[in-house]
Amino acid sequence: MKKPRPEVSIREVASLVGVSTATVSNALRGKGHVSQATTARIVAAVDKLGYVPNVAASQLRQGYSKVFGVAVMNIANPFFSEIVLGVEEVAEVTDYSVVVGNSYNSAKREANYLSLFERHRYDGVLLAPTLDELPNLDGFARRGTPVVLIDHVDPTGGHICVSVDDLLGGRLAAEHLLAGGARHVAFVGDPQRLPQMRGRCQGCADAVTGIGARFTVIETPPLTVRTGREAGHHLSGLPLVDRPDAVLCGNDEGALGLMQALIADNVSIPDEIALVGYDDIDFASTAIVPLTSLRQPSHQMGVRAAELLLGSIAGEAGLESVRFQPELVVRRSTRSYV
Amino acid sequence: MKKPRPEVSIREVASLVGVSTATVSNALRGKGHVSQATTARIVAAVDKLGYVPNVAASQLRQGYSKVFGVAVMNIANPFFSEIVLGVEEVAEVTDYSVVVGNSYNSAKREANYLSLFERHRYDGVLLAPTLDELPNLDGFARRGTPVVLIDHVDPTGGHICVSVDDLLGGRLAAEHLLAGGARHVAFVGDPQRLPQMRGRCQGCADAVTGIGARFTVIETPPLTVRTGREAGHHLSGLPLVDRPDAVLCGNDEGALGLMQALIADNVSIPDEIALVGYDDIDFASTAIVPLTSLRQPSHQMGVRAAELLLGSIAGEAGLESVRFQPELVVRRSTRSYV
DNA sequence: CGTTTTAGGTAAAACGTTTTACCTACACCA
DNA sequence: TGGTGTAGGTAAAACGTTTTACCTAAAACG
Repeated sequence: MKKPRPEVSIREVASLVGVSTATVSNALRGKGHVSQATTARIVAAVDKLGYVPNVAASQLRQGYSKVFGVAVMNIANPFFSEIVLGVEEVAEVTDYSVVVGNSYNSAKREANYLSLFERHRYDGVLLAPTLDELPNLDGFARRGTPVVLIDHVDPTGGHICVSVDDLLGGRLAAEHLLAGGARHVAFVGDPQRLPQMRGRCQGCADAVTGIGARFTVIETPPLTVRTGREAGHHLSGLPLVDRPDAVLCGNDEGALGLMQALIADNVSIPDEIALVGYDDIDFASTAIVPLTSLRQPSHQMGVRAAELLLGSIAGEAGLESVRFQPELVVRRSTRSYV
Repeated sequence: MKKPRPEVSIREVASLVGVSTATVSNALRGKGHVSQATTARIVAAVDKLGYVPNVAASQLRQGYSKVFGVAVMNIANPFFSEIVLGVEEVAEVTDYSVVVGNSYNSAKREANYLSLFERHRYDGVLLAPTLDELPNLDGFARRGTPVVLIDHVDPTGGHICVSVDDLLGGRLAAEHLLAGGARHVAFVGDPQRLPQMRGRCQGCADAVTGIGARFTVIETPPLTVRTGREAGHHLSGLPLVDRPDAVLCGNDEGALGLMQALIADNVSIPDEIALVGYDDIDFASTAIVPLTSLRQPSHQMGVRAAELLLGSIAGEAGLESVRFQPELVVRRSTRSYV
């Protein structure tokens, strides 16, 4: 497999203009001393020949790529896509490029992307880990490539992290529900596998049991519209004495599915069961019963993560992990509670 | 800005094992003649040193990158994320890597990503163009880099395309509505800017006017939950004589917003206004009134596009554009029409 | 037995950039 | 006048791979 066509390289430009390749390189990047006249002739030649610099070569020589990689577990999730948008925003003004890898909840895909980033020697890596354990980041550490973790806390403190306080989120939801009179709160989600869910569940549990109310967990791995719906049918089928009067769902998709099932089964929201979702996706406000939810500052998280990464690339010291706070957005699904 | 640490290169591996770099290269890629014993010692050394090949260097030498780039307008849209998933599936088995660029509906961002792909000399490009006109693909053409367009038809036939028949989609929806007794059909969306919307609108218009029924277009640039909602309020405020009895929305988000507004305004769906969406996203089936929608074979489109691209990279001739057909999924929002 | 193949390996060139170390000519300054 | 910058430029080395063109020894072949 040979190269199909010879590249139009900096050499062609140089010889067309009648200067050395060094001069072309300098002119195009505004370094060194190149006269206005020569520069003009060079850009003309570049245009004419359609020369596009080969980053493989320049990266090889320079030792850095001006690219950073972002690996997230599910870009279709608005939480992550909003983060990526924030990242790209700061990348743009610092003229870095962003390459995003989407692991679709698969640890293997995640590993593939990290390996891609490593082989390509990107200058920095943003990672929202799929599962609890961190993937192997040794290669980056050894090579001194900065890594910032998103939506994850590193217990060892070895990495800079940008996260949201899930405990607080769970607590806010629980306190809101309890204030409205709830006596039996259920958490629906996947706390076994996902650390974020675990935090939300724990925060909720603490607040609920702290006040002496009843707390139940309904495991739905993974939490989707479908499994949320199943959980809803399960709830409505429960004998009244065992049926929770309030539910916190680990994400909005699950909450919407659950809502649909409850309504189909003639369980009124919020009167019989009050419902809180998580993430405040667009559809939360457009649901049958507009959904109370916890909003995470995803855009801001992306911005901050990128800034930390850039700082780290620039060799700044003393960069600290940051933890954001979720915000409760009250809507009709708990409105009678206000 | 120097390289912070010296790379552990193939040379270190070679000298640790006591062979030449050529032998290491051959061993790691299974080419040439390398004895079992030496190979074993080489992989041991690779492990020990944590050697990771530098693709910038290998790409420079080999002239190809084993990567292709995908630029889509909005990866948060399930239609596109499903396409990308299909692409990654075929990439994986052919051991190509996929880099996706998300233009977030911005032509400028799209151009940035295409430029990134070009500078990085990726082996192929999949592009779902943001707007009607194609961005500048000259660089790829000149360099002989294959390009396959997704969800777009190239009138000049100069590019291979993988698209869906939007005219048919519009027609299917219209025929379904007319068969149910609709006499005045409105299309809600953004046909001015988006070619896909234009096709859906046109197909709908043809079928509706063809039968002598009334047809209206309501422009909502862009079509989102919010603008759909506004369109809904607009409709319900119309004097009955001017109010459509059936609506085709250019996407499901808009349809769901519109649905919410109609219900808030006490317009019954489907009795007073029947509603059809487009894309069949997850939320279509979980809506207040489950939404009739048109499903596009997005996953399959991604697979096919990737296969065509690989074929093109391999130099196969006679590759043909392919056009898929949408499928009408009937639910309650038009159920009385069945 | 002599000849060819093959297994196993090497040194050095090549890929397209950027950078270093150097040059020349001219302006400026004392 | 001589010295010092400096503007404008160059040739060649360097980055880390892969590939080409070789080499030697042993095996296979007639």
